[in-house]
Amino acid sequence: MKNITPQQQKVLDCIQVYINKTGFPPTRADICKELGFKSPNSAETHLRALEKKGFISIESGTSRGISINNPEIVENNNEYPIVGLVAAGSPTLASENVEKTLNCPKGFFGSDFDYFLRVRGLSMKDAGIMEDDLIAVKKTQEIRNGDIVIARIEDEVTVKYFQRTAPNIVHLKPANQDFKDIEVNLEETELFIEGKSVGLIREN
Amino acid sequence: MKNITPQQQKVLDCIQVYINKTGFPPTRADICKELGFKSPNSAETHLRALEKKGFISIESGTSRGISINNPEIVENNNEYPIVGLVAAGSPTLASENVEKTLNCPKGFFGSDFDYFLRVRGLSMKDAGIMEDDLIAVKKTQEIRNGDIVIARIEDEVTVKYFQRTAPNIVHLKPANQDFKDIEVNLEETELFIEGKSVGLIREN
DNA sequence: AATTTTACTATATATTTATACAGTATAATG
DNA sequence: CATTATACTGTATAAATATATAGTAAAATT
Repeated sequence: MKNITPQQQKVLDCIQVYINKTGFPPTRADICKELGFKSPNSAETHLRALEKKGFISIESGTSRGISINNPEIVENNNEYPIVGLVAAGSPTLASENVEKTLNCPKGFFGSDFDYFLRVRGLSMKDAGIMEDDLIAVKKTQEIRNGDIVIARIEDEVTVKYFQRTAPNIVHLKPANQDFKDIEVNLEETELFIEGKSVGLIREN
Repeated sequence: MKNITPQQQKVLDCIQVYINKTGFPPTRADICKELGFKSPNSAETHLRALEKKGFISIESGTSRGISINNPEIVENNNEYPIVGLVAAGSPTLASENVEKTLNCPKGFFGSDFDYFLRVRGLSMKDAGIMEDDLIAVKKTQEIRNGDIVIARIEDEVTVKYFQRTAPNIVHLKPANQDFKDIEVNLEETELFIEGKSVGLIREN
Protein backbone atom coordinates (compact mmCIF):
# COMPACT_ATOMS: atom_id res chain seq x y z
CA MET A 1 0.00 0.00 0.00
CA LYS A 2 1.79 3.09 -1.29
CA ASN A 3 1.54 6.60 0.10
CA ILE A 4 -1.75 8.38 -0.30
CA THR A 5 -1.78 12.10 -1.11
CA PRO A 6 -4.02 14.47 0.90
CA GLN A 7 -6.29 14.99 -2.08
CA GLN A 8 -6.58 11.27 -2.71
CA GLN A 9 -7.41 10.80 0.98
CA LYS A 10 -10.22 13.32 0.55
CA VAL A 11 -11.59 11.33 -2.37
CA LEU A 12 -11.29 8.08 -0.40
CA ASP A 13 -13.08 9.64 2.59
CA CYS A 14 -15.73 11.01 0.26
CA ILE A 15 -16.39 7.51 -1.10
CA GLN A 16 -16.62 6.05 2.42
CA VAL A 17 -18.97 8.79 3.60
CA TYR A 18 -21.13 8.36 0.50
CA ILE A 19 -21.40 4.60 1.06
CA ASN A 20 -22.20 5.09 4.75
CA LYS A 21 -24.91 7.59 3.86
CA THR A 22 -26.52 5.91 0.85
CA GLY A 23 -25.51 2.26 1.00
CA PHE A 24 -23.93 2.31 -2.45
CA PRO A 25 -20.78 3.87 -3.94
CA PRO A 26 -20.77 7.22 -5.74
CA THR A 27 -20.48 7.88 -9.46
CA ARG A 28 -17.70 10.06 -10.85
CA ALA A 29 -20.22 12.89 -11.02
CA ASP A 30 -21.23 12.36 -7.38
CA ILE A 31 -17.61 12.70 -6.27
CA CYS A 32 -17.21 15.87 -8.36
CA LYS A 33 -20.33 17.37 -6.81
CA GLU A 34 -19.16 16.50 -3.30
CA LEU A 35 -15.62 17.82 -3.70
CA GLY A 36 -16.33 20.71 -6.06
CA PHE A 37 -14.66 19.30 -9.18
CA LYS A 38 -16.00 20.52 -12.49
CA SER A 39 -14.96 17.61 -14.68
CA PRO A 40 -15.81 13.94 -14.21
CA ASN A 41 -12.30 13.18 -15.32
CA SER A 42 -11.00 14.75 -12.09
CA ALA A 43 -12.73 12.00 -10.16
CA GLU A 44 -11.73 9.39 -12.72
CA THR A 45 -7.99 10.10 -12.45
CA HIS A 46 -8.14 10.11 -8.66
CA LEU A 47 -9.95 6.79 -8.72
CA ARG A 48 -7.32 5.34 -11.06
CA ALA A 49 -4.57 6.53 -8.73
CA LEU A 50 -6.34 5.07 -5.68
CA GLU A 51 -6.80 1.78 -7.53
CA LYS A 52 -3.16 1.70 -8.63
CA LYS A 53 -2.08 2.26 -5.02
CA GLY A 54 -4.36 -0.50 -3.80
CA PHE A 55 -6.84 1.52 -1.73
CA ILE A 56 -9.87 0.71 -3.86
CA SER A 57 -10.97 -1.72 -6.53
CA ILE A 58 -12.83 -0.64 -9.65
CA GLU A 59 -15.06 -3.03 -11.56
CA SER A 60 -14.65 -1.99 -15.17
CA GLY A 61 -17.79 -1.30 -17.18
CA THR A 62 -19.87 -1.25 -14.03
CA SER A 63 -21.78 1.72 -12.68
CA ARG A 64 -20.76 2.62 -9.12
CA GLY A 65 -18.34 -0.31 -9.31
CA ILE A 66 -16.07 1.05 -6.59
CA SER A 67 -15.20 -0.95 -3.51
CA ILE A 68 -12.86 0.10 -0.73
CA ASN A 69 -10.13 -2.41 0.02
CA ASN A 70 -10.29 -2.68 3.76
CA PRO A 71 -10.60 -6.22 5.04
CA GLU A 72 -10.71 -4.94 8.64
CA ILE A 73 -14.04 -3.16 8.33
CA VAL A 74 -15.82 -6.21 6.96
CA GLU A 75 -17.51 -8.26 9.69
CA ASN A 76 -16.80 -5.43 11.96
CA ASN A 77 -18.60 -6.01 15.19
CA ASN A 78 -18.79 -8.63 17.76
CA GLU A 79 -20.32 -9.26 21.14
CA TYR A 80 -17.54 -10.05 23.59
CA PRO A 81 -18.32 -11.64 26.94
CA ILE A 82 -17.34 -9.85 30.13
CA VAL A 83 -16.15 -12.29 32.77
CA GLY A 84 -15.40 -11.60 36.39
CA LEU A 85 -12.31 -12.70 38.24
CA VAL A 86 -13.69 -15.71 39.98
CA ALA A 87 -11.87 -16.26 43.27
CA ALA A 88 -11.60 -19.97 42.79
CA GLY A 89 -11.25 -21.33 39.31
CA SER A 90 -10.26 -19.78 36.06
CA PRO A 91 -12.25 -17.07 34.29
CA THR A 92 -13.91 -19.49 31.92
CA LEU A 93 -16.51 -18.45 29.41
CA ALA A 94 -19.13 -20.63 31.08
CA SER A 95 -22.38 -18.70 31.18
CA GLU A 96 -22.44 -18.44 34.98
CA ASN A 97 -19.23 -16.41 34.82
CA VAL A 98 -20.38 -14.04 32.08
CA GLU A 99 -21.90 -10.91 33.62
CA LYS A 100 -22.87 -9.46 30.26
CA THR A 101 -21.48 -8.89 26.79
CA LEU A 102 -20.03 -5.80 25.18
CA ASN A 103 -20.33 -4.90 21.53
CA CYS A 104 -16.93 -3.91 20.24
CA PRO A 105 -15.40 -3.68 16.76
CA LYS A 106 -13.07 -6.53 15.90
CA GLY A 107 -9.41 -5.65 16.06
CA PHE A 108 -10.28 -2.67 18.25
CA PHE A 109 -6.97 -2.99 20.08
CA GLY A 110 -4.88 -3.70 17.02
CA SER A 111 -4.79 -7.36 17.95
CA ASP A 112 -7.58 -9.92 18.15
CA PHE A 113 -8.88 -10.82 21.58
CA ASP A 114 -11.32 -13.28 23.13
CA TYR A 115 -13.08 -11.73 26.11
CA PHE A 116 -13.11 -8.93 28.63
CA LEU A 117 -12.01 -9.50 32.19
CA ARG A 118 -13.33 -7.23 34.93
CA VAL A 119 -10.48 -6.23 37.21
CA ARG A 120 -10.68 -6.70 40.97
CA GLY A 121 -8.22 -5.02 43.29
CA LEU A 122 -5.47 -2.50 42.72
CA SER A 123 -2.44 -4.74 42.30
CA MET A 124 -1.75 -3.26 38.84
CA LYS A 125 -2.54 0.33 39.83
CA ASP A 126 0.77 1.79 38.66
CA ALA A 127 0.22 0.23 35.24
CA GLY A 128 -2.96 2.28 35.01
CA ILE A 129 -5.21 -0.71 35.68
CA MET A 130 -7.86 0.23 38.20
CA GLU A 131 -10.71 -1.57 39.95
CA ASP A 132 -13.62 -2.38 37.61
CA ASP A 133 -11.59 -1.74 34.47
CA LEU A 134 -12.15 -4.16 31.63
CA ILE A 135 -9.06 -5.88 30.26
CA ALA A 136 -9.24 -7.21 26.72
CA VAL A 137 -7.76 -10.70 27.02
CA LYS A 138 -6.25 -12.63 24.16
CA LYS A 139 -6.00 -16.34 24.88
CA THR A 140 -2.44 -17.19 23.96
CA GLN A 141 0.65 -18.89 25.27
CA GLU A 142 2.98 -16.57 23.36
CA ILE A 143 4.12 -14.46 26.28
CA ARG A 144 7.13 -12.17 26.41
CA ASN A 145 8.78 -10.69 29.46
CA GLY A 146 6.94 -7.52 30.42
CA ASP A 147 3.57 -8.63 29.07
CA ILE A 148 0.58 -8.24 31.33
CA VAL A 149 -0.75 -11.76 31.77
CA ILE A 150 -3.82 -13.39 33.24
CA ALA A 151 -2.30 -16.25 35.22
CA ARG A 152 -3.71 -19.04 37.35
CA ILE A 153 -1.76 -20.60 40.20
CA GLU A 154 -3.67 -23.37 41.91
CA ASP A 155 -7.21 -21.94 41.54
CA GLU A 156 -6.04 -18.37 42.15
CA VAL A 157 -6.36 -16.06 39.14
CA THR A 158 -4.38 -12.83 38.97
CA VAL A 159 -3.38 -10.13 36.55
CA LYS A 160 0.35 -9.38 36.72
CA TYR A 161 3.45 -8.51 34.76
CA PHE A 162 5.19 -11.62 33.43
CA GLN A 163 8.94 -11.97 33.90
CA ARG A 164 10.90 -15.17 33.31
CA THR A 165 14.18 -14.88 35.22
CA ALA A 166 15.40 -18.45 34.73
CA PRO A 167 14.21 -21.38 32.62
CA ASN A 168 12.09 -22.63 35.50
CA ILE A 169 11.49 -19.43 37.44
CA VAL A 170 8.72 -17.02 36.55
CA HIS A 171 8.06 -13.81 38.46
CA LEU A 172 4.52 -12.42 38.51
CA LYS A 173 5.06 -8.78 39.35
CA PRO A 174 2.37 -6.41 40.57
CA ALA A 175 2.46 -2.72 39.68
CA ASN A 176 1.81 -1.54 43.21
CA GLN A 177 4.28 -1.24 46.12
CA ASP A 178 1.68 -2.56 48.54
CA PHE A 179 1.67 -5.94 46.83
CA LYS A 180 4.50 -8.39 46.71
CA ASP A 181 6.15 -10.28 43.89
CA ILE A 182 5.03 -13.83 43.27
CA GLU A 183 7.93 -16.11 42.42
CA VAL A 184 6.83 -19.35 40.79
CA ASN A 185 9.10 -22.35 40.53
CA LEU A 186 7.64 -24.26 37.62
CA GLU A 187 9.02 -27.54 38.93
CA GLU A 188 7.14 -27.19 42.20
CA THR A 189 4.05 -25.20 41.30
CA GLU A 190 1.69 -25.39 38.40
CA LEU A 191 1.33 -22.10 36.53
CA PHE A 192 -1.30 -21.76 33.87
CA ILE A 193 -1.32 -18.73 31.59
CA GLU A 194 -4.85 -17.88 30.49
CA GLY A 195 -3.68 -15.21 28.10
CA LYS A 196 -2.43 -11.69 27.97
CA SER A 197 -3.84 -8.19 28.03
CA VAL A 198 -4.04 -6.46 24.67
CA GLY A 199 -6.10 -3.48 25.74
CA LEU A 200 -8.20 -1.81 28.38
CA ILE A 201 -11.56 -0.12 28.67
CA ARG A 202 -12.78 2.07 31.51
CA GLU A 203 -16.33 3.30 31.84
CA ASN A 204 -16.91 6.23 34.18
CA MET B 1 -42.83 -4.40 8.12
CA LYS B 2 -45.25 -6.65 6.28
CA ASN B 3 -44.83 -10.33 5.46
CA ILE B 4 -42.21 -11.22 2.94
CA THR B 5 -42.90 -13.96 0.39
CA PRO B 6 -40.32 -16.75 -0.13
CA GLN B 7 -39.46 -15.44 -3.58
CA GLN B 8 -39.05 -11.91 -2.28
CA GLN B 9 -36.82 -13.27 0.47
CA LYS B 10 -34.69 -14.87 -2.23
CA VAL B 11 -34.36 -11.53 -3.99
CA LEU B 12 -33.52 -9.77 -0.71
CA ASP B 13 -30.89 -12.41 0.12
CA CYS B 14 -29.51 -12.09 -3.38
CA ILE B 15 -29.08 -8.34 -2.90
CA GLN B 16 -27.34 -8.83 0.46
CA VAL B 17 -25.02 -11.51 -0.93
CA TYR B 18 -24.20 -9.33 -3.93
CA ILE B 19 -23.35 -6.38 -1.68
CA ASN B 20 -21.22 -8.55 0.60
CA LYS B 21 -19.36 -9.95 -2.38
CA THR B 22 -18.86 -6.81 -4.47
CA GLY B 23 -19.33 -3.89 -2.11
CA PHE B 24 -22.14 -2.37 -4.19
CA PRO B 25 -25.78 -3.30 -4.89
CA PRO B 26 -26.85 -5.25 -8.01
CA THR B 27 -28.63 -3.96 -11.09
CA ARG B 28 -31.94 -5.44 -12.22
CA ALA B 29 -29.99 -7.47 -14.75
CA ASP B 30 -27.60 -8.74 -12.06
CA ILE B 31 -30.53 -10.02 -9.99
CA CYS B 32 -32.03 -11.72 -13.07
CA LYS B 33 -28.74 -13.41 -13.84
CA GLU B 34 -28.36 -14.60 -10.26
CA LEU B 35 -31.91 -15.93 -9.88
CA GLY B 36 -32.46 -17.12 -13.44
CA PHE B 37 -35.04 -14.51 -14.50
CA LYS B 38 -35.21 -13.71 -18.18
CA SER B 39 -36.68 -10.23 -17.97
CA PRO B 40 -35.35 -7.23 -16.07
CA ASN B 41 -38.93 -6.45 -15.15
CA SER B 42 -39.02 -9.58 -12.98
CA ALA B 43 -36.41 -8.04 -10.76
CA GLU B 44 -38.05 -4.62 -11.01
CA THR B 45 -41.42 -5.79 -9.71
CA HIS B 46 -39.83 -7.71 -6.87
CA LEU B 47 -37.86 -4.63 -5.93
CA ARG B 48 -41.01 -2.51 -5.96
CA ALA B 49 -42.72 -5.03 -3.71
CA LEU B 50 -39.77 -5.12 -1.30
CA GLU B 51 -39.74 -1.33 -1.23
CA LYS B 52 -43.49 -1.14 -0.61
CA LYS B 53 -43.11 -3.56 2.28
CA GLY B 54 -40.27 -1.55 3.74
CA PHE B 55 -37.40 -4.03 3.36
CA ILE B 56 -35.38 -1.90 0.97
CA SER B 57 -35.15 1.67 -0.28
CA ILE B 58 -34.77 2.52 -3.95
CA GLU B 59 -33.21 5.79 -5.06
CA SER B 60 -35.08 6.69 -8.22
CA GLY B 61 -33.05 7.49 -11.33
CA THR B 62 -29.93 6.08 -9.71
CA SER B 63 -27.99 3.08 -10.93
CA ARG B 64 -27.66 0.40 -8.27
CA GLY B 65 -29.62 2.71 -5.97
CA ILE B 66 -30.81 -0.08 -3.72
CA SER B 67 -30.19 -0.03 0.03
CA ILE B 68 -31.36 -2.58 2.56
CA ASN B 69 -33.35 -1.12 5.43
CA ASN B 70 -31.91 -2.50 8.62
CA PRO B 71 -32.23 0.08 11.37
CA GLU B 72 -30.68 -2.16 14.01
CA ILE B 73 -27.32 -2.60 12.38
CA VAL B 74 -27.15 0.77 10.69
CA GLU B 75 -26.22 3.69 12.93
CA ASN B 76 -24.95 1.37 15.63
CA ASN B 77 -21.40 2.29 14.92
CA ASN B 78 -19.61 5.49 14.51
CA GLU B 79 -16.21 6.78 13.53
CA TYR B 80 -14.96 8.99 16.32
CA PRO B 81 -12.08 11.37 15.68
CA ILE B 82 -8.93 11.02 17.74
CA VAL B 83 -7.44 14.41 18.54
CA GLY B 84 -4.09 15.17 20.08
CA LEU B 85 -3.52 17.54 22.95
CA VAL B 86 -2.38 20.57 21.03
CA ALA B 87 0.04 22.62 23.09
CA ALA B 88 -1.52 25.90 22.09
CA GLY B 89 -5.21 26.07 21.37
CA SER B 90 -8.06 23.81 22.19
CA PRO B 91 -8.40 20.25 20.89
CA THR B 92 -10.78 21.25 18.14
CA LEU B 93 -12.10 18.81 15.62
CA ALA B 94 -10.43 20.68 12.77
CA SER B 95 -8.96 18.16 10.38
CA GLU B 96 -5.38 19.19 11.11
CA ASN B 97 -5.83 18.07 14.71
CA VAL B 98 -7.45 14.72 13.90
CA GLU B 99 -4.78 12.02 13.76
CA LYS B 100 -7.23 9.35 12.72
CA THR B 101 -10.65 8.01 13.59
CA LEU B 102 -11.71 5.04 15.66
CA ASN B 103 -14.76 2.92 15.02
CA CYS B 104 -16.66 2.47 18.23
CA PRO B 105 -20.25 1.53 19.07
CA LYS B 106 -22.43 4.43 20.16
CA GLY B 107 -23.02 4.61 23.88
CA PHE B 108 -19.99 2.40 24.44
CA PHE B 109 -19.27 4.10 27.76
CA GLY B 110 -22.87 4.27 28.90
CA SER B 111 -22.97 7.92 28.00
CA ASP B 112 -22.67 9.63 24.63
CA PHE B 113 -19.37 11.25 23.77
CA ASP B 114 -17.92 13.39 21.01
CA TYR B 115 -14.30 12.50 20.41
CA PHE B 116 -11.23 10.74 21.72
CA LEU B 117 -8.36 12.70 23.20
CA ARG B 118 -4.89 11.20 23.19
CA VAL B 119 -3.27 11.73 26.57
CA ARG B 120 0.16 13.34 26.91
CA GLY B 121 2.11 13.16 30.14
CA LEU B 122 1.49 11.39 33.41
CA SER B 123 -0.27 14.04 35.46
CA MET B 124 -3.28 11.73 35.96
CA LYS B 125 -1.24 8.59 36.54
CA ASP B 126 -2.83 7.70 39.89
CA ALA B 127 -6.26 7.86 38.26
CA GLY B 128 -5.07 5.14 35.91
CA ILE B 129 -4.66 7.51 32.97
CA MET B 130 -1.36 6.81 31.25
CA GLU B 131 0.55 8.32 28.35
CA ASP B 132 -1.06 7.57 24.96
CA ASP B 133 -4.35 6.46 26.49
CA LEU B 134 -7.48 7.60 24.68
CA ILE B 135 -10.00 9.50 26.77
CA ALA B 136 -13.59 9.53 25.53
CA VAL B 137 -14.58 13.19 25.85
CA LYS B 138 -18.13 14.41 26.15
CA LYS B 139 -18.49 18.08 25.34
CA THR B 140 -20.52 19.44 28.21
CA GLN B 141 -20.54 22.19 30.82
CA GLU B 142 -22.35 20.03 33.37
CA ILE B 143 -19.41 19.30 35.63
CA ARG B 144 -19.51 17.99 39.18
CA ASN B 145 -16.74 18.01 41.73
CA GLY B 146 -14.54 14.98 41.19
CA ASP B 147 -15.19 14.75 37.46
CA ILE B 148 -12.18 14.40 35.19
CA VAL B 149 -12.34 17.42 32.93
CA ILE B 150 -10.58 18.64 29.82
CA ALA B 151 -9.88 22.27 30.69
CA ARG B 152 -8.27 25.14 28.87
CA ILE B 153 -6.54 27.96 30.74
CA GLU B 154 -5.19 30.59 28.40
CA ASP B 155 -4.21 28.32 25.47
CA GLU B 156 -3.01 25.52 27.79
CA VAL B 157 -5.13 22.37 27.66
CA THR B 158 -4.96 19.86 30.48
CA VAL B 159 -6.78 16.85 31.85
CA LYS B 160 -7.42 17.13 35.61
CA TYR B 161 -9.85 16.46 38.41
CA PHE B 162 -12.34 19.29 38.83
CA GLN B 163 -13.01 20.67 42.30
CA ARG B 164 -14.90 23.89 43.02
CA THR B 165 -13.93 25.03 46.51
CA ALA B 166 -15.64 28.42 46.46
CA PRO B 167 -18.03 30.13 44.05
CA ASN B 168 -15.12 31.70 42.19
CA ILE B 169 -12.34 29.26 42.97
CA VAL B 170 -11.78 26.08 40.99
CA HIS B 171 -9.01 23.62 41.71
CA LEU B 172 -7.66 21.51 38.86
CA LYS B 173 -6.08 18.59 40.66
CA PRO B 174 -3.61 16.18 39.10
CA ALA B 175 -3.49 12.55 40.19
CA ASN B 176 0.26 12.46 40.59
CA GLN B 177 2.36 13.73 43.51
CA ASP B 178 4.99 15.09 41.11
CA PHE B 179 2.50 17.61 39.73
CA LYS B 180 1.02 20.51 41.59
CA ASP B 181 -2.54 21.71 42.03
CA ILE B 182 -3.74 24.47 39.75
CA GLU B 183 -5.90 26.96 41.58
CA VAL B 184 -7.97 29.13 39.26
CA ASN B 185 -9.58 32.33 40.41
CA LEU B 186 -12.38 32.76 37.92
CA GLU B 187 -12.37 36.53 38.44
CA GLU B 188 -8.75 36.81 37.36
CA THR B 189 -8.25 33.96 34.92
CA GLU B 190 -10.38 32.61 32.15
CA LEU B 191 -11.15 28.92 32.50
CA PHE B 192 -12.83 27.09 29.66
CA ILE B 193 -14.16 23.58 30.18
CA GLU B 194 -14.01 21.61 26.95
CA GLY B 195 -15.84 18.68 28.43
CA LYS B 196 -15.39 15.72 30.70
CA SER B 197 -14.04 12.20 30.48
CA VAL B 198 -16.67 9.49 30.25
CA GLY B 199 -14.35 6.61 29.48
CA LEU B 200 -10.93 5.40 28.55
CA ILE B 201 -9.33 3.11 26.02
CA ARG B 202 -5.82 1.73 26.08
CA GLU B 203 -4.23 -0.18 23.25
CA ASN B 204 -1.18 -2.25 24.09
C1' DA C 1 -66.80 -13.99 -8.12
C1' DA C 2 -64.13 -10.00 -8.69
C1' DT C 3 -59.93 -7.97 -7.57
C1' DT C 4 -55.47 -7.70 -6.07
C1' DT C 5 -50.98 -9.67 -5.46
C1' DT C 6 -47.46 -12.55 -7.02
C1' DA C 7 -44.50 -14.08 -10.59
C1' DC C 8 -43.02 -14.01 -14.59
C1' DT C 9 -41.56 -12.99 -20.45
C1' DA C 10 -40.51 -9.63 -24.01
C1' DT C 11 -39.37 -5.23 -26.00
C1' DA C 12 -38.22 -0.42 -26.00
C1' DT C 13 -35.99 3.84 -24.58
C1' DA C 14 -34.58 7.91 -22.00
C1' DT C 15 -31.23 8.63 -18.74
C1' DT C 16 -27.24 7.54 -16.21
C1' DT C 17 -22.67 6.51 -16.19
C1' DA C 18 -17.96 5.01 -17.32
C1' DT C 19 -14.52 6.26 -19.92
C1' DA C 20 -11.81 7.98 -23.72
C1' DC C 21 -9.58 12.11 -25.77
C1' DA C 22 -7.66 16.83 -25.78
C1' DG C 23 -5.75 20.28 -23.03
C1' DT C 24 -3.23 23.19 -19.01
C1' DA C 25 -0.23 23.59 -15.07
C1' DT C 26 2.61 22.44 -11.08
C1' DA C 27 5.25 19.40 -8.17
C1' DA C 28 8.05 15.36 -7.58
C1' DT C 29 11.34 12.04 -9.16
C1' DG C 30 15.15 9.82 -11.54
C1' DC D 1 16.77 18.17 -17.52
C1' DA D 2 13.53 14.89 -19.04
C1' DT D 3 9.97 12.28 -17.23
C1' DT D 4 6.44 10.94 -14.35
C1' DA D 5 2.88 11.90 -10.99
C1' DT D 6 -0.52 15.05 -9.36
C1' DA D 7 -4.46 17.90 -10.10
C1' DC D 8 -7.40 19.75 -12.58
C1' DT D 9 -11.20 21.75 -17.00
C1' DG D 10 -13.99 20.60 -20.96
C1' DT D 11 -16.30 17.75 -24.39
C1' DA D 12 -17.98 13.56 -26.30
C1' DT D 13 -19.92 8.97 -26.59
C1' DA D 14 -20.60 3.99 -26.21
C1' DA D 15 -22.34 1.17 -22.88
C1' DA D 16 -24.89 0.36 -18.72
C1' DT D 17 -29.07 0.88 -16.42
C1' DA D 18 -33.67 2.19 -14.69
C1' DT D 19 -37.96 2.04 -16.00
C1' DA D 20 -42.16 2.19 -18.81
C1' DT D 21 -45.41 -0.56 -21.58
C1' DA D 22 -47.71 -4.83 -23.19
C1' DG D 23 -48.73 -9.34 -22.17
C1' DT D 24 -49.65 -14.27 -19.63
C1' DA D 25 -50.88 -17.02 -15.68
C1' DA D 26 -51.52 -18.71 -11.10
C1' DA D 27 -52.38 -17.75 -6.23
C1' DA D 28 -54.26 -15.02 -2.58
C1' DT D 29 -57.45 -11.86 -0.84
C1' DT D 30 -61.75 -9.42 -0.39
